[in-house]
Amino acid sequence: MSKNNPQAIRGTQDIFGADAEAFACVVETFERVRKLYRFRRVEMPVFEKTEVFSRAIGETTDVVSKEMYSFEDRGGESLTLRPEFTAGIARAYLTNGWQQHAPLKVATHGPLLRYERPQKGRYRQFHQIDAEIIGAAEPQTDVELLAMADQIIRELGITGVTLHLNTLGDADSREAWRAALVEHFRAVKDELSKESQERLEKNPLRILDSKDPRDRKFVGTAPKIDFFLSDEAKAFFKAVTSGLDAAGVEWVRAESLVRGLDYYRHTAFEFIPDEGSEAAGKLGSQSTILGGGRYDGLMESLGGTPTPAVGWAAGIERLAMLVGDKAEEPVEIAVIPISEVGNLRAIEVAQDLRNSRFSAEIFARGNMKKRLARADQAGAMAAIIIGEDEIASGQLQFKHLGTGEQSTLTLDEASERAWELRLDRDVEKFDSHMDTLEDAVNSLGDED
RNA sequence: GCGAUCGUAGCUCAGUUGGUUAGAGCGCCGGUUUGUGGUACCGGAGGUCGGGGGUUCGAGACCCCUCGAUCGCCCCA
Repeated sequence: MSKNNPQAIRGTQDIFGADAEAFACVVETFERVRKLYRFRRVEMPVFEKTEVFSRAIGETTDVVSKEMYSFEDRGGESLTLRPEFTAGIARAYLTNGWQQHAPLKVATHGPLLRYERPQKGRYRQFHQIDAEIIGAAEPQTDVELLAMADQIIRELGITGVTLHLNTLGDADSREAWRAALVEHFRAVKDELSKESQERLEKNPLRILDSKDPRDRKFVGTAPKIDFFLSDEAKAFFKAVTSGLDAAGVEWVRAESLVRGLDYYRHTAFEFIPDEGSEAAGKLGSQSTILGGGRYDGLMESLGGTPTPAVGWAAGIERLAMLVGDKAEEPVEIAVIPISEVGNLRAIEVAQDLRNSRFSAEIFARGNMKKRLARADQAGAMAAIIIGEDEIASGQLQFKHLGTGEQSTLTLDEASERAWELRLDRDVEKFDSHMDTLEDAVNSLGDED
């Protein structure tokens, strides 16, 4: 922190310890669940030609107009560090002829970069998990995609978060609605907030979720999208909502949810913490945890043939803030050489244990007291102690750190004891898990 | 990009209206019969008080600039 130590770039983070465990937990859960829904893994470049993003996302959006990390490479070409996944995946779909795999379900995760003012839950380099279904126009596609999002959030143990759902209709519906909104707000332009007066030109849909009371006054009476929806668009939305009900995904209608990027059509959604919930408190002023929608127009704006698609992305950091502390796994077996003479034997024993799939660590710093204390602190089930006597006899001291009981064993016997201890521990874990489940069920009964 | 608050040992913080060698807890290292743990006790290392400049006889405390974090706006994951 002091002196001449180099500082990290603003808005970047060095994630470590419990935070890193929570981060990994999110990624692991995502990887596990995405396989249940049979999304295929893809790896994408972290940068693209600038036009990939500017054409896909829209020149006038904040992301493109002021948040991109763009630079010229040595060949004079304008490149941009990815601010999102969707545009790059769409580009890959076109350049690699992935039409042959349509409907294509893909998933990925990794870092994104946006030049923004950092805050809690908001960074210049942040990380997302991302899922897309390309080449499928059916509303069931949206349902499956959302069901997966819902399951990931549930399996992470996150509560107090609800799916907010809206439809923007097809291109014509959206245009007609937009025109009506502009007309509605232009009539009262002078009474709107300064921001919304600007939005009127750039992004009128955004006025709908303004928090300014001056704007809110006119939002209630603003024209509703439902009035402009074509019959097809209505039927599409109805199919999505009834599909979500069938899948058991809870949702609420959010008529003013519009999403910032130009490419959205039909379904638009965000998972948002309920007001006043614990989750909302943990996120600071950030609200959206996961967001996305249908982007049927995107492929065309990149020069491809019209291709329907839906997708979402979720902030790993934001999800990690909600999963609670994840402790690092304790070590199973501590290997303790008593003095330098035990060092080599300790290495042999530790390797043998690791080859048998036990986590093992050698504790060889400080005196005997410190070594055992450290082993204990690391959560070891048992310590294997190796001194001169043991090297002479070819046996080991095996100390159970729970009971303190210690015995002289061969390596094979020690390994066998380790298996028993692991089994005991797992059974115990299972029991306590069952107890908490039972308590939860009982308290549910009390409430009703 | 705009507005506000904050920045003291690895971590969490205390430092009276500016006054002498900047403190605590935890952590770390060593020790309390040199082959044995989670407790207790003793000792030690570690800070030019985010950085730079200024006011003053004197600044961690006051002023300016800068960097960073946090909060609100904008926007978003």
